[in-house]
Amino acid sequence: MSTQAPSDLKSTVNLPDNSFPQKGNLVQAEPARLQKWLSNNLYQQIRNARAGKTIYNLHDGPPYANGKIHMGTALNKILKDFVVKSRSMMGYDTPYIPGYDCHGLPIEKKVEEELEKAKLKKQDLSALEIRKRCRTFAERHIADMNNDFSRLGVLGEWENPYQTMSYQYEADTLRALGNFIRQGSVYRGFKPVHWCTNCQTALAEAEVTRKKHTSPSVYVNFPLKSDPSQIDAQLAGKKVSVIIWTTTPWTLPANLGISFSASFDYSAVEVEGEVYIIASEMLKIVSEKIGWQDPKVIAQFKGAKLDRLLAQHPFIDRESLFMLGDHVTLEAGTGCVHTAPGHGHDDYIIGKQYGLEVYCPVDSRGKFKSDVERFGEKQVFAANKEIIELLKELNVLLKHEDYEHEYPHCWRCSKPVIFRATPQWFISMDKTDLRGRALKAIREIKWKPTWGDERMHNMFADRIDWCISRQRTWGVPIAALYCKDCDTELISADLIDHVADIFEKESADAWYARPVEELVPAGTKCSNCESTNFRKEMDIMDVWLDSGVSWMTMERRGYQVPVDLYLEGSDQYRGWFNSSLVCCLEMKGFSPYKTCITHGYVLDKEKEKMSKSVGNVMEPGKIMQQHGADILRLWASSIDYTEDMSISDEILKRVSESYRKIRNTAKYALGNLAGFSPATDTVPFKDMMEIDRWAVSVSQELIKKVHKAYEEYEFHLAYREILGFCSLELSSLYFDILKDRLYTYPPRSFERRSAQSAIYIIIKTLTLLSAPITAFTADEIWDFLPKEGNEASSVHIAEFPSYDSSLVEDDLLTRWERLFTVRDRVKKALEEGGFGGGSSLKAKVSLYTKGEELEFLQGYQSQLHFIFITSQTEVIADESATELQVKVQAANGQKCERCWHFTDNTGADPRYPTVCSRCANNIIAGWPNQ
RNA sequence: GGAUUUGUAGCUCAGUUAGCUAGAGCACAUGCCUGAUAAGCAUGAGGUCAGUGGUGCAAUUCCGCUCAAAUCCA
Repeated sequence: MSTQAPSDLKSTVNLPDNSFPQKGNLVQAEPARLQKWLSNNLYQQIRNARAGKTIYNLHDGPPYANGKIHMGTALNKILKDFVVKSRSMMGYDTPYIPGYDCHGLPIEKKVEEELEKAKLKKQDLSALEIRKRCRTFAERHIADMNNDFSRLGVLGEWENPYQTMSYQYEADTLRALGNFIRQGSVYRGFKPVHWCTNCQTALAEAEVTRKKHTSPSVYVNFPLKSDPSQIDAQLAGKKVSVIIWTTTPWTLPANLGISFSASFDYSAVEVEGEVYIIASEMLKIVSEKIGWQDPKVIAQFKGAKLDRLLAQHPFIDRESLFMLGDHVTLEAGTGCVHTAPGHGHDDYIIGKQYGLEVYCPVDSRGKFKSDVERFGEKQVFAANKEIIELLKELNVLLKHEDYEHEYPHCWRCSKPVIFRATPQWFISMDKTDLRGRALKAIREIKWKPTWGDERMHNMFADRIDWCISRQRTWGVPIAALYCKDCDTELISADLIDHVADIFEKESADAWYARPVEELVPAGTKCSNCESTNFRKEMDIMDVWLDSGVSWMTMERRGYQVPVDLYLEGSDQYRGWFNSSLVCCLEMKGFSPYKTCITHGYVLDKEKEKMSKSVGNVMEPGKIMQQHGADILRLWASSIDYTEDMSISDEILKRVSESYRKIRNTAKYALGNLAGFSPATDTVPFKDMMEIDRWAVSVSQELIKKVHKAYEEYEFHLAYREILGFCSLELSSLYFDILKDRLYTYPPRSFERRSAQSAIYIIIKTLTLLSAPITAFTADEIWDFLPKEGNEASSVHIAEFPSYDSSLVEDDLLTRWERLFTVRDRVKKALEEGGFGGGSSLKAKVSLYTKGEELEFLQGYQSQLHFIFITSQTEVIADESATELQVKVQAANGQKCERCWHFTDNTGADPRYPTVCSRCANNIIAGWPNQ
């Protein structure tokens, strides 16, 4: 601001002056700023600035490296960045090493699709070639995703993320398996999987398509072997049997049990001298099917009564165990479910619970094994017919008909698949008491939201053993061997450590590239026959084991485990939180994370999930192009992420409006700091004018609240406080009241410097507090802030201001709270009197009151008209007033052309005939040459 | 079908141990200002607290059921 003689009155008014752009223009401005951050390596600068400080370690859960980022992954990364940036500004050293999950079926499938497009067949390529293509695919996507994440303003080691396919990571994943073996929790077992008898391979769920298929539907009698009087006295001495229903008669030779529901009602019905057990609710339908004339219910009981009784297998010398399970439904059948643990998922699970063998008499070609009575070497689908014949002969077949239903088929050869138990590697939940230890560890982890504790606890309580085998190519191989001579398996920690060392140098490709002799330590012999001829296990490990050991990379990089925080979507209770806990418990004996935060899902406007077919998908990339990262970040901060959250165009519009409010507040503050140099012009707090001290005091309260919000990861509370402060305390109160003083007092006057000193503290506070959220904008504001001399080059290197009690006057806060209540009353009266809003300077306000209130208001007599933004305000004693009376009338005198107040002294100074005395004095004081 | 959740104004959120007329910001309407200007100020109108039953003197709050939505599992 010049001290030259003003050419006109207007130039003596100190209007806001700063080049900070009103429009954010984020879409263009953010990439430029990001470029600056990256080329200056801002992340490293921040780390350097915090060197030696306590480390706060958020360990990144690796997103799958197979495509564009979506709202969920964007939200996740932004929330993590809020944590990292806010903890950093609290003074912690906050490393952030992003990671990528690289192995697994989705990538392998994409690669197969690419092969198909190129008219190549998977069978024509070696595993090595497939793996090479998978690796390239993952690399390509990691590069893209790195850019996408980085564009969101997330700072971290993007040039060096951890990858589950890096050589060392692959080696460590295998070593982790070695550790499980060393502890004794790994075993080889059987589990039913989808199996294509034509392709002779296991199929993943994603490789199965469901199509119409006609199967034989049969109702079969299983004679009760246990004493029927155990069920009900009425049944004593009767010939009782249980009716099961199945559409896969070929699984009957593998029947080991029958499942019931504990809570359903079952009936024993007598038909022509024989008694049958069936779910009561199914009685009518089944009677009609079978053609019973006059079924007589002779007993009724809950399914629970049948627990652990026995039936006789109709054509094999074997018992069939009665079990109780939740998988039993009344949608079809009899409520008595034929259970073959080797041929069905539910069957397998309940069989495990009841300790049944996973019996699978079917080989990889879909033929019964040769030792199966009557049906040896028969193809299972062909055997259906013979089995039905046999049942008929034995008089246990009650009904047989064709049944059309959806049945799984191989996606490749289109043939119907079967469920067949095959050998798999498992990690036992109980051999090393992983379950018990997990349940205990869960109680010690801090969960947000708090119900995570219970959810996780329940999951572990009934979790079955972890099947870690996958019959696929793209992953870390399970480095086990089989004796070529006697087929005995060999798996040992020593063998695995040996192979892992090779992986570390050559990647897990070595398993495929090298002959078995080069992978086996010298002198390895079969434990059974001492043979030295081996073949390799070709199963790979479940990718959850890959990511479950990601905390090892933190150790590799020199950080402590357990880390402070894992933060992922709520689907990860079953996923990463789960596998990480299991792996770390087994290897280190504790949870890898101290605190676990989950966020909900990003849904559409109606809180329904986004899907391409519905067309309600919001993509972060598009939002970047339309609004910019800070809008998305502000959105992420505005919502309570612990629940599912909505995003829509309307919501983004609202967020953009909030953004503009914050930005305009900053622009106003910066504009009014023109000519202010904090180092030389600052008025000490104690000397500031009272309302300035009030504003600074309130800003300290803000610090306290926002600090707490960040501390507790409640970002939406920080957002609310910041936005509310901008709207209420600043825009409509303080800044509005301040205009007169800032604009009309001399540039270097105490009055103006007092206000500027307060504004400087406030805007700096606000900028720092909002930096974790609006990362780009806060840094931009930082650039425009007047410098004291020793500022950090970026707001993200700076630390939060701490609550400073020497900048707070409690009693003053109370007094001004009261003044603003009066102000509300006055504003209402002004509105009613026709002086609302921007016309309040045309008014004069009279306040009538008595007693203590009179005294209080009289104490502020000289300031009241500034607080109310009126030209005049008088406080009048009125003993009859029961409460404060506000009267409004037109202001006295003439309008001052400069400050727009109406005064009796406008024109009093002949040098300035259109100006009030106050302004005349201010012009003379501010521009002495005049 | 099971585990874990959610439902307060058009939008995003508060609402403490059950206790005054259920609050805030934004949006909206109306008016003002034109010295924060694709800004600013003021006033106002918006709610069957998803529905329903119960326990309390008293329920948005506690309990049951129903409806709708989400995640994981089956």
